[in-house]
Amino acid sequence: MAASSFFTEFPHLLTPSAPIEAPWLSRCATQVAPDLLGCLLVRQFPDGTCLRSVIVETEAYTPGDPACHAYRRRTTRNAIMFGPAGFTYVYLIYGMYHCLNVVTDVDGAPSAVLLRALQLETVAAIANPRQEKPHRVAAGPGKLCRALELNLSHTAQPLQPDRALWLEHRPPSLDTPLQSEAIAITQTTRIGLTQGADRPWRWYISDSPAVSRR
DNA sequence: TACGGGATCTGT
DNA sequence: CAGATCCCGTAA
Repeated sequence: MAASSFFTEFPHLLTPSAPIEAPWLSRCATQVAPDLLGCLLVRQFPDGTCLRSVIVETEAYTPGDPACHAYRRRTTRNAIMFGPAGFTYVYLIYGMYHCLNVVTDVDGAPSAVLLRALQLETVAAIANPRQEKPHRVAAGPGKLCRALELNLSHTAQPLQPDRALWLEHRPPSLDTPLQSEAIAITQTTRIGLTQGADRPWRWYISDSPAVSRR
């Protein structure tokens, strides 16, 4: 299967790939965010079933970034961002949606990557009451957490295999130089911000139908 | 203790 | 384009 069709078509039959470890995430969020495109997010539900998905849209939030929740100071909510990489940062937005971040960079550098959209391997395993098109079910940070049933109990959790959430590297079939060239990435400014809106720190897989917005 | 803003989504 | 809905940071 060509790399391009992998992202434009429904990614059935995703197979396990090598887990992403903390050191790989211990880089600047603006480096990690585009690197996470094409990687897999695995959700293990309380009953033990796993749902795999392809990360297709991300945003970076860094130290010194006025849009970053850790911009002002360390608080109870953002404390996890100040620690080492490899943990989740989940927060409640507008009283009804949650957003999932991956903590990045070294200990003491508060930063994270917001996961904005996923292409799920299958929607048969999750509730889809609105009968949405499968590739739109996780198209947006709030919808993503709704689909994966993530809430505040999932913040500050380590991203490790056999936990509630973990990351895996791009499938080997996509990791060769030739095929990676087929993964066109678009870089734009971030969505919905009142501060720091000028920084071009949003990335998405250009031809993915699961991207939240163009 | 009180107040109000917010990295969203949906239907009109 | 307005409304839903609530945690938490900030000020008092």
